[in-house]
Amino acid sequence: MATWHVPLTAEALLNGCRSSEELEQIQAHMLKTGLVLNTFKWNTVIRRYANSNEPEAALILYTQMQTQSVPRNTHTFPFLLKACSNLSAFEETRQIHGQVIKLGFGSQVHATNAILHAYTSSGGVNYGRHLFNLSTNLHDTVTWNTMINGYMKCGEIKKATELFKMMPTKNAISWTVMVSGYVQAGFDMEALEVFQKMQAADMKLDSLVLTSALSACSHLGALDQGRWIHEHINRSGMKIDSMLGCALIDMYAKCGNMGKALEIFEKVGNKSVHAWTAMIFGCAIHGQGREAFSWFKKMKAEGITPNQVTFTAILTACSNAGMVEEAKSMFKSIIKNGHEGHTSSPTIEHYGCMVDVLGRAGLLMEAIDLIKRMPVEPNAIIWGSLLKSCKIHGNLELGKEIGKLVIEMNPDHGGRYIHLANIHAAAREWKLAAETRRKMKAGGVSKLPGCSTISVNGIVHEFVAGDRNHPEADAISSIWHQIADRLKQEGYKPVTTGLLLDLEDNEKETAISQHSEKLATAFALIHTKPGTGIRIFKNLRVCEDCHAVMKLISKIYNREIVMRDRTRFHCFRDGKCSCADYW
DNA sequence: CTAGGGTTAG
Repeated sequence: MATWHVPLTAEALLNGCRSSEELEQIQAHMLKTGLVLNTFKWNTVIRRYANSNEPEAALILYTQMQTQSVPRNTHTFPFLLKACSNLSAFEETRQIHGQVIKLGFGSQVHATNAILHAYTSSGGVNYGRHLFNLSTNLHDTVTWNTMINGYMKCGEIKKATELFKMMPTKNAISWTVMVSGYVQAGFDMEALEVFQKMQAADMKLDSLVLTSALSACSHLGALDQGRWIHEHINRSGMKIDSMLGCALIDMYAKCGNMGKALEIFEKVGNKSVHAWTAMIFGCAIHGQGREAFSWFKKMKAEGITPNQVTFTAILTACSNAGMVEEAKSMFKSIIKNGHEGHTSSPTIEHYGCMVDVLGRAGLLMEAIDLIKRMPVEPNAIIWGSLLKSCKIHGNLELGKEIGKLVIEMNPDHGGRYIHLANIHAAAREWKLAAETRRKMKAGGVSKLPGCSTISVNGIVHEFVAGDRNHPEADAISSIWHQIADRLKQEGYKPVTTGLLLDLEDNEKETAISQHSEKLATAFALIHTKPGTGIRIFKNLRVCEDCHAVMKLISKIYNREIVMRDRTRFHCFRDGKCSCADYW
């Protein structure tokens, strides 16, 4: 320790090392030959590793630094804590926190913020909050942002919102944390509200916050908002990089404008696998199976490696287009290539997609067989998909069994009870159907009400199933009677299989003629010019009866109706649907 | 030197 020899060889050795084994060898070598680095050099090498794909090495280096009694300074810890954050290393964070205090750096705001970040990203958000409460005199904007983001990332949305309101000075990052946090938690409306307030607060919008806001628009089908963002991007001369491009492609695809999605896709340079996947998924939800495969081929030809999500997208495309054979061979190729390190072996999502493909094609036994052969436990989503297939293909016995199982697995999910009740009803087992509904109520579980939105002259109108409180409820009701008459002239009979006979009074109100998409369509027929297209967004899947009605309306009233339901687009034209009844 | 972004089966 007497001489501060700075041996370039030692530093060069450390910088060039590729694995933690090599690192330990180098450390041993340094000890043996007495090579010493000064604090500055140590910090540099630790930083290099903290940001590399092997952050463990930073922690190993720190241990060596301690054993060699190299003095540590304020710059040592942020790098180390960065490594802890990247590794989600909670125990190490606690130890380093202790040392920071012992060495007297605990009152520095940078150190505090780095520890806070490490805690919140390693599952120790409550330790983080404790530190946050203890250090109120140090708080700067970064401290607040880190704490709020930490809450958001672990799903504590309420606490994040609370702190955001209390926060004295907000910068653009504070707002971005809220927008992206809400989007990741599935609160897309809230995300757009915060995004609006951010603009009202005169904050500059950069590509990071716009990416998140676009994602919210995708989920909500908010085309107008999404378009506004796109215009804002063009107006401000912002460069559309691969990330922002991906968000735009996804927004246009999920809002029904594949042409525009393609236009952006072609303009974006340096396309990431995400951008390609967004495009493939866009084809999938539009039922364009062939196109999905064609993009997949082009992507591979450009040397882009598909990831797990890409395969999910392509299998979804198969599912929506009824391409059973293609799905099977794609699934085989996932298994085969998994062993070559090309991609990983099938995930539970891939199995889920395959079960959906087989089930919807009516191959229920084959689907069950696949579930039995799965290397991981099937989840409620997989059984739920099969349950719906049983309902579609009239296998009521199997449906009843699976229905019971799914409710056990997922007792808080209202939709599961409804499915089982409907299957009982289809089997004319009225008592069992009613009992299922009673169980649901007794458990305090409620069904998500069906809700459709439609944009007329730039104003979004919302319709809830059975809702009579709409200002134009009477007009809608009377036009619906006219529509129903014309439908019947065309031979329409309401599809009531699965409708319960012993409905309670208030539930009768929500019977099929009151489904939200029918209300929205009636409203559109009143308020739009003949021949104009109708675009409807529904939060649940369209029911069989509404699907049949939409087809007829498109023919009788000569309207193109584009409807996005929970999982895909239906384009009704001239009595037919783009989904070819494959739902 | 510490804080923020995109694609995911029903």
